Amino acid sequence: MSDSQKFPVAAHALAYLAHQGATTPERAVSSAELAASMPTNPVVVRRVTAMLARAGLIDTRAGAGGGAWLKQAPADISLEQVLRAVEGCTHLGVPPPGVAGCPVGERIPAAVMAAITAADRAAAARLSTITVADLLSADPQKL
Amino acid sequence: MSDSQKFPVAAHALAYLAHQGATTPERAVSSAELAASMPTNPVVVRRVTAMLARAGLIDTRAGAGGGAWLKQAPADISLEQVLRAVEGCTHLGVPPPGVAGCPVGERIPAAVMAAITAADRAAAARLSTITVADLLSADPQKL
DNA sequence: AAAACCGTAACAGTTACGATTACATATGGT
DNA sequence: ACCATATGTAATCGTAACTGTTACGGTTTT
Repeated sequence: MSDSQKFPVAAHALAYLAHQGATTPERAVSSAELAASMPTNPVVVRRVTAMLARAGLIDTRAGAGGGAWLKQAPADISLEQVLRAVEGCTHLGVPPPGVAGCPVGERIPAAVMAAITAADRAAAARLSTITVADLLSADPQKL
Repeated sequence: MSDSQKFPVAAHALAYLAHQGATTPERAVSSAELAASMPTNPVVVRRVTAMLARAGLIDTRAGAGGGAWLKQAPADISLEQVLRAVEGCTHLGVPPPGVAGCPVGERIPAAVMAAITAADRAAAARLSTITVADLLSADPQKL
C-alpha cells in the first residue's frame, strides 16, 4: 500500500476531541478546527472522521454547530481500534508471488507472508495497550 | 514513507540462498536466478542484495560464476536484522507537525509519534524471534 | 432564508516505487 | 589476451497512492 497519514491524523483528532472534552453533540468540534490544529485541510480531516464514525468511535453531525464528538471515553479507545478504523496496517510489503512449479520459490512467499503477518499482529497488540487518554498524559516517552 | 517491497524481496532471497545451500563463493547464486524465483527483475534483486551485503548478512562477487551467498547460518539471521538491513520500518505514518502556539496541538504530535515508535519496536521485536531458517520450516503458519 | 457544517466526488500536483536499459567494473574459462 | 558472465549503480519511464483543494448536495441551527 502506501504512505498514508490516516492513522496519525485520526489519533491526533481523537486526542484533540478528548482534550476539548467533546463528548456530546453540544460540544462538537468542527473539521475546520481539527484541521487547524494539525495543520491540514478540513477535507482530509473529514475523510478520516467519517471512517472513525463508521467504526463507532465518534459521532458526527452536519449543520451549524455540528462537528465530531467522542462516543466512547478516551481511556476506552485503544489505538489498535483506531488503526483498524482507518484500515491501516503496518505493512512491511507483500511477498512476491513466487514461481509456480518451482518447489523452492513456491513455499517461500507463504512463509514470508506469515512473518509479516506476525509482525503486524505484534504491532497491533502493542497499540491495543495504548489509549487515546494516554496520548494526553504528561510524558509521551512513557509509552 | 512507502510501500516498499524491499523486505519481502530480501527475505525471499535469503530463504532461497539458504535452501540452495549457498554458503560459499563456489555456490553463489546469481541475481538472475534469484529474480526468476520471485519473479522480479534482476536489478531489483541486486539493489537488495547490495544492502544485505553492506549489512554483513551475505557476500557477493562479480564476474562469471559470481552471485550471492550467505555469510551467516540461516538460523542465525533474524528477520529483524533483515528489516534493518533494508532500512524498512512499519511506518504507520508520520504525525502532523501540530500548530506552534497551540498548547493542545503542540503536545499531541510527540505523543502520537511515541505510539508509532512503540508499535514499530513491537514489530521489530517479533521479527527478531523469526530466523531465515524458520522460513523454510514445514509449517509457515506456526510462526 | 441564511449561514454553518458534513460527506463525497473530482481534479491537480507530488512522491515513491518497480521495471527496465545502460554502462563501468570484476571474475573466470578458453 | 579475449570473451562471456556477473555485480553495482545511474537514469528513465510508467504507475499507483496520497495530500490538498474546489465543488456540491444534503443537514441543522439561528
